[in-house]
Amino acid sequence: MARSKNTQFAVAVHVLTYLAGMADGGPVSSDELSESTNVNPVYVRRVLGPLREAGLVRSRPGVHGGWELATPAHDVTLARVWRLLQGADPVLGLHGPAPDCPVGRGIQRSLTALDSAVSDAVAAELERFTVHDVLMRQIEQPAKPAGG
Amino acid sequence: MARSKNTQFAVAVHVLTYLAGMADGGPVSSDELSESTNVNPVYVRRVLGPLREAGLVRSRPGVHGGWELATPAHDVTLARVWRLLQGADPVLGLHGPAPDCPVGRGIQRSLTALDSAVSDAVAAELERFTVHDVLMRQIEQPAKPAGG
DNA sequence: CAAACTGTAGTCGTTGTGATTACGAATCGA
DNA sequence: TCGATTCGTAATCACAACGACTACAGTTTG
Repeated sequence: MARSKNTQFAVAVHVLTYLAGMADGGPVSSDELSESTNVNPVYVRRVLGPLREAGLVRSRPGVHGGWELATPAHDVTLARVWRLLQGADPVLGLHGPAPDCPVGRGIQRSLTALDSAVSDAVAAELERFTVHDVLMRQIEQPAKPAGG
Repeated sequence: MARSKNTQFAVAVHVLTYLAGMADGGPVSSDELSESTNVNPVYVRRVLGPLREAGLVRSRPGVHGGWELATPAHDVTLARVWRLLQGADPVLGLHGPAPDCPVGRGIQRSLTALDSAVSDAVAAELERFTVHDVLMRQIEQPAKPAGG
């Protein structure tokens, strides 16, 4: 697939869910978060940066510092997190640069349009769930064979 | 950074569309295909391998050899191509391995289920189009802002 | 046999990803 | 004020994926 090894979205959702579970336990350090997610604390801070810019989380340095939610978990859709971290990248992988022959360019235009359509489909699916849903395990395996 | 890694799907769709456009012009060499797609001929052959196994294309070595469609273009959905080349890989990136804390494991289970749901959504979207649609430029930019 | 293809293994350079180290700035407690 | 804790961020490193490229064996046509 196009979207290969980037785990930022997964880490972000994991952390947000963890913070939602902690509720009012005060700020959580990136060190503690790194233990739950099994990734490096520096990486946690890097991933959380854009989420803080967007107002989803707060961070505070110092002795009793750390991270906490700045928005209720049921107000944070996964689509929002997705767009913040990976919305710019194409879901399908496009090839190219632009080929020489005009036929090839026409095909590439179609592929670009297709990528937009698929990206929207992904976003629409992620719009259905919030961090609160993840915390409550409300995401079920789809039983349908990808048709509908 | 702009484009994601794996371009096999894009190259495959490009080649299939090209072959569909050639209709009955006889086999097309991977060299000619590589010029339209702007990728290496060896890479073209490697990508086309699975499609041949699935009966979508035929290949013939020798002087007037090359590649041609083995299935009508309007019978080949893009979802089928997708599944052949990249259906196994996750759309979202999962992180891991399994964390130590049980809370983290529960979150990861949710994320795995979420990935299935999103993968199905991608497949469903790609099911709507065929190689023939790409050839006819029937794929339009979606106007909706990704909301249902 | 020679030419034109495919099939496939193998190597190589580039790039993305995340771990890790390092250090400065901010905050709290004594 | 001093020291401990934590964030913010840059720099570097190892690893893996991707795709270009080379090379060569096998197959078909003339």
